[in-house]
Amino acid sequence: MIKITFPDGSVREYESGVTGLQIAESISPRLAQEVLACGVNGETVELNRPITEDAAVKLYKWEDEEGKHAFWHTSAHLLAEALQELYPGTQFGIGPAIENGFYYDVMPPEGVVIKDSDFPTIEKKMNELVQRKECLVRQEISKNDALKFFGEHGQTYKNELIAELEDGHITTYTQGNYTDLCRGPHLLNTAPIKAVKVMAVSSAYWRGDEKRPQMTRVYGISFPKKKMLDEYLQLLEEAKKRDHRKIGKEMELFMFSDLVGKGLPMWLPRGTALRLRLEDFLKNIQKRFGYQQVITPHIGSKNLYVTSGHYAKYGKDSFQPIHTPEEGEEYMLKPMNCPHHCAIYAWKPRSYKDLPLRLAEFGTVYRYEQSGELHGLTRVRGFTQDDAHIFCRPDQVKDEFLRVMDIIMIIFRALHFENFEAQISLRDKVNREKYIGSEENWEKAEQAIIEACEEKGLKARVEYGEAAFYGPKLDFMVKDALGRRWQLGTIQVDYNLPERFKLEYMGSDNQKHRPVMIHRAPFGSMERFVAVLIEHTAGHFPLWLTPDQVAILPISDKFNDYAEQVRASLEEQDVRACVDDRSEKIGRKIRDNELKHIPYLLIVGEKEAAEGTVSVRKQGEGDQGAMKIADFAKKINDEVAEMTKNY
RNA sequence: GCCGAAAUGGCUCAGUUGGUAGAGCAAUUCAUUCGUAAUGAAUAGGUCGCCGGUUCGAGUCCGGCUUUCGGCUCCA
Repeated sequence: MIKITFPDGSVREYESGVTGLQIAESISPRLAQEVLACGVNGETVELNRPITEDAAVKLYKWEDEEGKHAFWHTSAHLLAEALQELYPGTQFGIGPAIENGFYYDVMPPEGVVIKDSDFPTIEKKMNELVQRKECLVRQEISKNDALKFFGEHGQTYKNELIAELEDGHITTYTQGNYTDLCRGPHLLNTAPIKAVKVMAVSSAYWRGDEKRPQMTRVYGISFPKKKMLDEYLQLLEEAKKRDHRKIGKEMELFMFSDLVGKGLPMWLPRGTALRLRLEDFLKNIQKRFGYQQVITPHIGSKNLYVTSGHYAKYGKDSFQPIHTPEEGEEYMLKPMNCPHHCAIYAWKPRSYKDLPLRLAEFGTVYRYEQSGELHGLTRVRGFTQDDAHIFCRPDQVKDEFLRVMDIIMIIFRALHFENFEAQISLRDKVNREKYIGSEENWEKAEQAIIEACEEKGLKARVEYGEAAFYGPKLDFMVKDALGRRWQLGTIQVDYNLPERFKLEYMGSDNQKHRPVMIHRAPFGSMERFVAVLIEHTAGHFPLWLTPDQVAILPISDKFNDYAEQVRASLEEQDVRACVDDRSEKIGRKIRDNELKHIPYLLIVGEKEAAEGTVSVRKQGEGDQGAMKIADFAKKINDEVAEMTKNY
């Protein structure tokens, strides 16, 4: 007999060789039906794997990440099986489960291109295969046998993977006629896969390497119930409605023009109003935190970037130098603000008493992003960073770091970004030649970040190899409507630029010392931040931020004058109001896309004009009755004051 | 940059196997002056992204380019 310990701490005894499925059956038939995989001492395995010694066991259902993972991973095999039947000769790469579903990278046979229009065929084939209720059979195989087997089937990509695996740890899974190299774990058979949908096809480099062949990546998602698929597709539809590109157009916040150039957003009046409000909000916070605002030019001499090291690193992938009539004179559009700020620091001798020196600037920068990377406002070629550089003594780094974290938290709280993730980006553990700066400084900087996070009790994921070339960083990521992660706030420690610019301060010991630089941008960029803000709020911005707080609707043209009076009166009291005076029925104006992003609607007609009132309707909450104009203005201002009192 | 897809009035989209472009909304005008999701009528608005080719004839078929979209790679 062996002892099985469950997550709740309870212990049961079973015969040695018991399987996860049998354990589930012993608990309840319902559980046996729903269980998908099982965790044995932290390792996820199939439900038919015999357990031969005492173990901690967790049974994973659909609700568990591990359960979903096994489900989708099995679905990936099912997809591969379908593709093999539909397109004989297909070579297979890898087919993992991902956050939402799974994909398989394949190399279809010569002349075959998998298109959107083939999705129904693939789905049909997958459903057909599910009907066979094929079991996934796990088999341990020697490296030689594996190479021979996959070689015989012309699976060169699989063989490349096998070549890197250690003999004795190679397993395959077979269902029907399809055998895949795979570590598992999987479902016992494909029968639970009740609904599948091929979502997209795209291409991906083999092993993520630009120089390797491009595979066809087929994305899919599957569910144990048909209804769950429908709900998921519904969710995607909803997410599309929140897309910042769509809402940005509807609300007239920003635009692009082919004539101006791709990736160069232009802020329309309403978008600008929103952005300025965000900038003011941050400026106020920064003032409290001891920042000083500076303004620097949009270009800088090429030498500035040669000095900073950016030219060597990014020169050929940037907007190219601007030439002047003067022979040999070259300027570059600034891709970041740091070198300019370094120049400000170096402008006069600094004492240790001056530090930390915190220079802030809403600096517009230009980066030549690869054309395929451009995406709405989240990835553009010209954007404005809410940048600041803190020059401080080495002993002040952690403290300053913590203060920046405070600012970021204030902002995220104010805008209700509760679902952010923090990521500490450190150097690659092995490959270190791409980083500049001394080992000792890197070590110090990495430690400072880790300690700061610990001190703040911030749970951060540590990613190796994600650091900037000049220093480690702490990034804050927020998800967009489709669950894609975008980096917003960032704090980066930099021992390198002060070195390159030979920045110094006079210490209390009357010796020259090198300051440390902290780059930070709580929003990241105004463009990306507004994009994510739009998707978070679906365009329903908080009252203090929204471009128009109030729309005034005269019930007929007769009351246009009164509506205008109301607008002027509200304006005087700092309420942002617009008049919508088109001579249509009021109901018509409140329909989709027209006024839905304006929090308050004021209806004015005969009664209101006579009494000097407005009839108030709050979106989503309905009618609030008539109010005197001044009372309404006060109500709005009170509401805004209440929202912003902490910042 | 790479793979794939798309591009039709201001917006959202139809447009069959090639035969000189349609709708709804928005706009303008007239009538209506209306109380919380659609008042009626009329008008105007398009070199069908751009360039080339095939054809008697191209929005439609072919090639190139531009931009956008979904991914990959990248992201100071």
